[in-house]
Formats: sequence, structure tokens, C-alpha cells
Amino acid sequence: MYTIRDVSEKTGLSAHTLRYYEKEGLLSSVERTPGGFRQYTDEDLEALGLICCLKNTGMNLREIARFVHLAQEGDKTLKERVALLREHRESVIARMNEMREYLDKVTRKLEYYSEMQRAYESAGER
Amino acid sequence: MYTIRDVSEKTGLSAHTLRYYEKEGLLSSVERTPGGFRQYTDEDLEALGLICCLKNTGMNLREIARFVHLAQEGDKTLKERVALLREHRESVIARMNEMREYLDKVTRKLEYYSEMQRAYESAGER
DNA sequence: GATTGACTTAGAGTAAACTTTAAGGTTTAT
DNA sequence: ATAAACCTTAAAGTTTACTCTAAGTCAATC
Repeated sequence: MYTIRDVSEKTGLSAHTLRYYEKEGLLSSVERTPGGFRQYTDEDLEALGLICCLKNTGMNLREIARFVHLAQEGDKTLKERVALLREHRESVIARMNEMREYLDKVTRKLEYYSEMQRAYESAGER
Repeated sequence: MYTIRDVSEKTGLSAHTLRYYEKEGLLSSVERTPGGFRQYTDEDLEALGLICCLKNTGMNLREIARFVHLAQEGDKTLKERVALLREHRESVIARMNEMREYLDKVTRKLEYYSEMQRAYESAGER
């Protein structure tokens, strides 16, 4: 069992953000101590791992919440979850290909600038 | 010479966004007709190409504006611009590597789910 | 020359994802 | 037993990047 602070340190998400995620339905039914403090389990940590993974590949919180809700409904939503993940995967791959192209353009610009800079500096030396 | 509408169509940015970018200093001194309408040149289009490229690789508008301002100051800022682009390039590469790892995780999750789904469906057939 | 449609501005509004605040209850260490 | 640290909630505030609105000006066509 982990406190919100433990989980914050493990995940890199702030305690504020963890509460916010719970409120938004990204994390379901976190246990509480008799005093009302959150007690996270290993399963919660694992769920957070997937949440971060989806978030960091560009899925928005609403979609993540939808995914989590499907998971709660059990095996009958497996097909839908697979479809959702597959679609997300495709969009991430597309995004990465797009970025690769843009990166090439940045690289070319950089080479052009480096060349200009060399010319400028050697002109200054004279 | 292009109208704001032409440029909107060519770049995929809305006319609103083009005006906004200009206001934020991303695009400098767009020419006007006697009546006050914007007239974009080919150089403006090229500058917008670089802006979109930087934006689509995750640079925020403030940094892009800074880059544009440096470019306006001429050759003496070449070194700084090279440094800025180089740093950006590194961060894009890091981002892509990170995404690749997250994508692998999504892929593994997807494979696991697909397997579960197959098992679930074959159980349903019985 | 009047109508229509595109353009102008300043400024308000929006969405997403936090982040902070205020007011108060709980645990732990001294 | 009391202070310090940590937790609770609801709700307001922030940031980024737009997006829309209102009121008016300009250009092209009938």
C-alpha cells in the first residue's frame, strides 16, 4: 500500500494531478484509510503506468477515461478495447512518421545555418 | 502575392490563426494593400513553412517567436540560432525515442489483449 | 450605386490539463 | 498533547493555443 506521496514520487505525477485523474475517472476506486487518506495498491500503480503510457503517446484524458471504463465492464468490452488501442497505435505511428519528416527539415535547416555561420565567422576573421 | 485566404488554404492554418501568429510576433511585417488587407509573399509562405515545422515538432510559440526575432537581427545571431535549432533537434530526437518506448508498451498491451480476446471468443463459441 | 462577401480590429470566449487556494481534518514525532 | 507535516474537498485560477464575436471597412459584381 502506498500513500499519495509515494505514488507521486514513483510516477512523477503531482499529488494534485493524481487526485485530478481520479476525479476525472482515470483511476477507479482507490482505497482509503479509516481517516480518509488514499491508499494505492500495486494494481493502481500498474494502471497508472498504462495511463502515463497512453498520455505520453498523445491520448487525451477523456479517451483514457473511456478506456478505463471499458476495462471496468470486463471481458465483454475486450473487442472494443483492442480496437481502441489498435487505432491509437496507428495514430502514434503516423505521428512519429510525420515528426521524422519535420525533423529532417529541421536538420537540413540546421546544416544550412551551420554553413552560413562558418562563412560569417571566417569573413569576420579577415 | 497571396491573400490571407490563399495562405490559409496553402498552410492549413485558419485566417484567425494567421493573424494571431502575426500578433504574437511569429511573422513579421506582412505587407498590406492600400485598403489594409494582408498580402503575403513567397518569403512569408516559406517562413510559415518553418514555423509549422517547428510547431509540429513541439516547439512552443514563444520559442518560435524568439527564433524569428533572432533571424530579424541578421547574421550576428546565426550562432545563437544554430544553438537553438540544435537543441530543439536533440529534444525532438529524445521525444521520438521516448515515444518509441511507449509505443512498444502499447503494442505489448495490445498483443496481450488480442490474445485474451481470442480466448474469450472461443470460450463463447462453446 | 447598392449588395454581397471577404477583410479589418480589439477583445472576449474556449478547451485541455493541470495548479493553486482556502478551510479544515488526520498522523506522526517530540 | 501539541506542533509539524500531510491529507481532505470544492472551487477558482493559470497556461497555451487558438477560436469566435461584434462592429465596421473594402472589393467585386449586378
